[in-house]
Amino acid sequence: MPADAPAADPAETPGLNPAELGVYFSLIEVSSLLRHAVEQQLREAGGLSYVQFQLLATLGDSPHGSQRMTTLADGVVYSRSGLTHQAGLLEKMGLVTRAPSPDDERGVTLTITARGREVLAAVFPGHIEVLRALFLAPLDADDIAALAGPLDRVRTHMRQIPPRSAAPRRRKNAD
Amino acid sequence: MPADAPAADPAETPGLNPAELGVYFSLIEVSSLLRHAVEQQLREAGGLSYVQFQLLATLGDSPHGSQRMTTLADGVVYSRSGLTHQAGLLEKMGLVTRAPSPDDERGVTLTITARGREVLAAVFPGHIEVLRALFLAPLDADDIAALAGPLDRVRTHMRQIPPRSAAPRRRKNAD
DNA sequence: TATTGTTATACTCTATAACTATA
DNA sequence: TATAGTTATAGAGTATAACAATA
Repeated sequence: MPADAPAADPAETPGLNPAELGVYFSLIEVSSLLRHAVEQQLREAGGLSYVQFQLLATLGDSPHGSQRMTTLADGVVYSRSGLTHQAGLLEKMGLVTRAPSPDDERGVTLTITARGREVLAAVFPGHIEVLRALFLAPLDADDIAALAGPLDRVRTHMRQIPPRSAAPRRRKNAD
Repeated sequence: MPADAPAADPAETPGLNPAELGVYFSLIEVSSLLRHAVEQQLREAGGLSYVQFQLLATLGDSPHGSQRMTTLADGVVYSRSGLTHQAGLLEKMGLVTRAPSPDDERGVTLTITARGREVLAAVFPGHIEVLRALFLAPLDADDIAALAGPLDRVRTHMRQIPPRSAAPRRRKNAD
């Protein structure tokens, strides 16, 4: 058990003003509840977890329905092994195929199957229903517009910071 | 494997306009990355999971540092058994005590300990740092204000809909 | 030597169902 | 009978480290 960190020094960390705190808590609560509801819908409608849905959706929106593992790991999943696991599950379900990448023999390219697209299509309407009912219902066009700018700015900002598949790797002969 | 839902009928589900979709995706990505980063910080700084932090923080903000289990289950955790589990962990860490509720002998009241407050205090500055660096950095006061209204509206809306600890209960002699 | 992906393994969170005790 | 919480159990997601293969 850590907790050996220095105690909080109020002067050292400015703290957040009420507005910032409020936005943070709202964001967490909203996204958490939304995610929970969506996960339930995805599970019932298509037997998909959220990550699996994200993977399928990403593939579905990609040029040939394909993406390299690392690309997917960076965008959707946290760890490589986690992605391997999920890719295996999706493959077993017949929603995805795995093949060596054409240009790089080391690489593996994931491709969504016709069945995968079917499941995606079967799941999507309900997905949107949940979004509407839970998230969009109390918002008008102006609200959406008001959210879009800042959220997008944060997203862009976040993307610049962490190269997610970069750090975790460790060489064998670490000094 | 389900997936026996009817295929998507574009006419049946209007779909989302690009602005709505964009906001949704941004929200998911932002909250997901933010949560991931925060979880890591909490783990390193205080050996806490996010749920545990939420529980402690909720207790810390409560009248006597106390809350009933059900209240906590509704607000923070999804299932009762999940909360029992987390409460047990926090108790084992010495961050929380469990005692029968004064007014209702069936109830259990969770109370944060001095040690719990210490951990909370030890963890908080880093928590805020992460928030600043990842989430607040690219936002100015106007952005915060722009986010606050809509997000709060959604939160209020969501809270009205689901009584989280209500549905899951099932009687023994179901007909 | 560096990178890509897989394997083995383990840990945490969460959930369902059955159960006890109090209202 | 209904509600509060616990227990037992199981399943899913994620991560770390070691490994194989290609660049």
